Amino acid sequence: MVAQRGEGDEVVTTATGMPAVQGAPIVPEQDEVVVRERARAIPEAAVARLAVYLRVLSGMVDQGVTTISSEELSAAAGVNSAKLRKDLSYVGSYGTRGVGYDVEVLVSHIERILGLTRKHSVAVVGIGNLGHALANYGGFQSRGFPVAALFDVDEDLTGVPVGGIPVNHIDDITAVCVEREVSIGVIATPPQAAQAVCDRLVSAGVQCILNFAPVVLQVPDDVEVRKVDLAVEMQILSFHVARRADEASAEQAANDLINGVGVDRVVIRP
Amino acid sequence: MVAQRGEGDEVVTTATGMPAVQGAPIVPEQDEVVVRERARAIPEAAVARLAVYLRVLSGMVDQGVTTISSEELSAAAGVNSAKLRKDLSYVGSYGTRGVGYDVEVLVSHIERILGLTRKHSVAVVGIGNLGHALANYGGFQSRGFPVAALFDVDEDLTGVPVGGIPVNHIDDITAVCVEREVSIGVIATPPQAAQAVCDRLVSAGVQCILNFAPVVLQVPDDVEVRKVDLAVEMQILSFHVARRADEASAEQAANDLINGVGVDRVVIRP
DNA sequence: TACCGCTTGTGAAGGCGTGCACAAAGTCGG
DNA sequence: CCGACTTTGTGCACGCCTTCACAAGCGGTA
Repeated sequence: MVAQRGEGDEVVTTATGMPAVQGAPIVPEQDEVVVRERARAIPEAAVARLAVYLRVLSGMVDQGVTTISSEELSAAAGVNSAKLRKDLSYVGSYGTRGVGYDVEVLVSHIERILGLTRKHSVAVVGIGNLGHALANYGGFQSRGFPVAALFDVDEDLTGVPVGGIPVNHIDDITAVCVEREVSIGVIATPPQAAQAVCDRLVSAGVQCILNFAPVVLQVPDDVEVRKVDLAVEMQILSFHVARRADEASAEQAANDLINGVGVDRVVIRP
Repeated sequence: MVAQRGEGDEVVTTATGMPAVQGAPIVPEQDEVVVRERARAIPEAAVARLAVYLRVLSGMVDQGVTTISSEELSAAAGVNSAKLRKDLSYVGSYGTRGVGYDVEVLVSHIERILGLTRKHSVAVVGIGNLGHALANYGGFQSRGFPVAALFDVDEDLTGVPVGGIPVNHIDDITAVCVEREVSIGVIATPPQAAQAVCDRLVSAGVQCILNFAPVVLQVPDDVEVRKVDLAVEMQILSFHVARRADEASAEQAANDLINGVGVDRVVIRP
């Protein structure tokens, strides 16, 4: 059973240093079987990039490319080639030195690591502007995340099909999510409702949540939340606009200064 | 002029070590005026959190809270209190020891750092499902990012108002963006069109871009791009689902092992 | 005014991720 | 079969970010 999980696992006993499978007849109470997860060892940042590589590689497959070097792939993904190779090394060593990577092999291994070999049904809660857009968004289906259920509080919406799927009332969330094996919940409600919706998703057994509402959700440790806050993104951009403007005006001011006092050159240091 | 920019700046000459404002009649060719940006020193990660703090603080203002401690604010923002204080220290020291922070003072200083004292007009390109949702999304307006222009290639859409703003044809992008002083461009087009749209935005003088299209945009160094890729978010969640499932099955397998060979306890190490 | 308790602000340490640089390993041409 | 060339995989060092821990500072109280 354990062997099936692949060569990345270790099963060791901390006290005896002896493999558990050779377990002695009597094992002390304080002994532990430590199972180290290869998957756990992949940095979050690398996981995000793997998803990007996968997208680029899919495009390559469509173009009939069969082999690609780390240099080419990293350029297409907009990252450093060393970083790319390190990221791929988390997945395993599936490249050929002197040649590069077999595109299809790489695709299948990344898909395996990202868990894309399983089906991940998605439920969207909150069928407002954003919910509508998400329900109609083809990108989910096409990349293996079928939208299996839609929910809203508004009873007028109940039964109305959006993007081909009828909207359910939010009170049915537990039953429907369990029945349709929803593994990812998307919260696209107003902020006031988000925490309550989140709680209901969690009690329906959903362990992964993508939150578009601008609130910090409180969840148990075993639930994973990712947040997309458009206003925060805008404000980060705003910060950069301001920084640029500051730099420009500082440079301008400094140049004025030059003209006044005879300094030759202005350098804005990072 | 330089002094106006605040106490975070330094103006020094590297060769003479003498302040530039006291510049000697003759200044050597290799002298440099070095202007260090306080803004530049704020880590990107901290900027993102500042935006979150700002949102929480705005809620506090609405509730009539006038003072808040780092402990309370950090809890509400879902971060470590030490991290919060360090983040706020980048903004400046505006707290009172033994008391906490004055909410309104903090709000205004964070707004200043994030550049929210200026108006940032937004243009949305690509009025499909997502573009519609973005145009109608009230969160932009309410947080100081008025949507000033909409664009699409589809001539049937031209002139049709969406969210109260008429759609322009994409060929007019430069003229309209310049006229309405657009500082942030949002790309919500299909992936094939994204790079071309991006190039046109850049040549229209837009220096900040929020990209929803699943492609890596190539831009000049002086343009800031932030990316929101829903499929990538889903795949990251998928990875966590898979990891959980692996852990569960590993634990199960290990427990089976226990029953077989008499190990007492199984620990899954991070 | 002097003390006490509370909270900020920050020096320092530790951890994590990035990028460099190179050995290992494979292909290709002769 | 061999040597030259190409590209992977990774050890290592550096730098950024996070976290801890505590001194400094302020308000309240007697």
